[in-house]
Amino acid sequence: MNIGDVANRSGLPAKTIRYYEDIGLIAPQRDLNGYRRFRERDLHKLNFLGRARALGFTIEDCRTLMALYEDQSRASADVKQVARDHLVRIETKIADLIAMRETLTELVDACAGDHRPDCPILRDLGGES
Amino acid sequence: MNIGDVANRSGLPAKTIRYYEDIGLIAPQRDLNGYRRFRERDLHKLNFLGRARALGFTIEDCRTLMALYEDQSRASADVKQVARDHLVRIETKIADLIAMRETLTELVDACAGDHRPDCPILRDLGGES
DNA sequence: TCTTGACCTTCCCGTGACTGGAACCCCCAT
DNA sequence: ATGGGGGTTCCAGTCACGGGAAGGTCAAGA
Repeated sequence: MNIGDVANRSGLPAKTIRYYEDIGLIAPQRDLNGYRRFRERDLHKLNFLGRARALGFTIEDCRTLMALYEDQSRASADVKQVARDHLVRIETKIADLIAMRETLTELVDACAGDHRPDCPILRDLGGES
Repeated sequence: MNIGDVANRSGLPAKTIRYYEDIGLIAPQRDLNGYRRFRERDLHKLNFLGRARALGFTIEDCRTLMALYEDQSRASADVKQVARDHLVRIETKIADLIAMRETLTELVDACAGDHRPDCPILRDLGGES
């Protein structure tokens, strides 16, 4: 398979796949013409990476998870720890965003949104609330 | 006021304040020795920026909002539109993160997290679910 | 056989919103 | 004179790619 084929089959852009090779996440072979040659195992790894990234894991998390994936003697506790740490980060982000949403919703609701200049949103940002 | 003073009073790092000057969000005067000299008006702007950033507005949004803030003949509708657009972005992010959280929570809950190698998290990422 | 067009390669720059650090200047107190 | 705590500029790095240039390769059609 060439890079276009794995791009299609994995859903990842070719650019991303080259980048993953650059940073050592995958190591496809090369044809005589210099083209990358991907095998099923490479595709499998790319799918793994795509799913992990879709769950929001960082690239470094992915590196760790892939190493654990390939390590037959891993302890599931190690995997769980990585996932749980990530979950904490996500929950923090959600909380932050929900706080923003609340404030913003209040401000938007309080704003007339007409042709007049008076605006609670700007009043709040300006510290005149 | 020197940069350290406004940094203290606004809560923004000096680096950030210099950056805001770089990109044209503020324009403090200069003393003869080259030091930035901030006035109350600059501090006010920095507080505005700090609050807007804390609500997740992008720098470009901040630029727009500051312009509207300074424009006495603005229409509150313009401000409201910026805020509403931002609210939509936030809600999209929240939805994405909640979806991630759900999947991750399921996986974490399903993982024994002991010394054994068997792990539903890795099974899922590997596409063997 | 030649050409076209799709594919592949590397390389470099840009993104957003800063942060870290180097190298240097300025001012006040001792 | 010196030391320390300000300030200044400029450059590089962050994260995870994406855009685009310049050029090599391959299969199909005229």
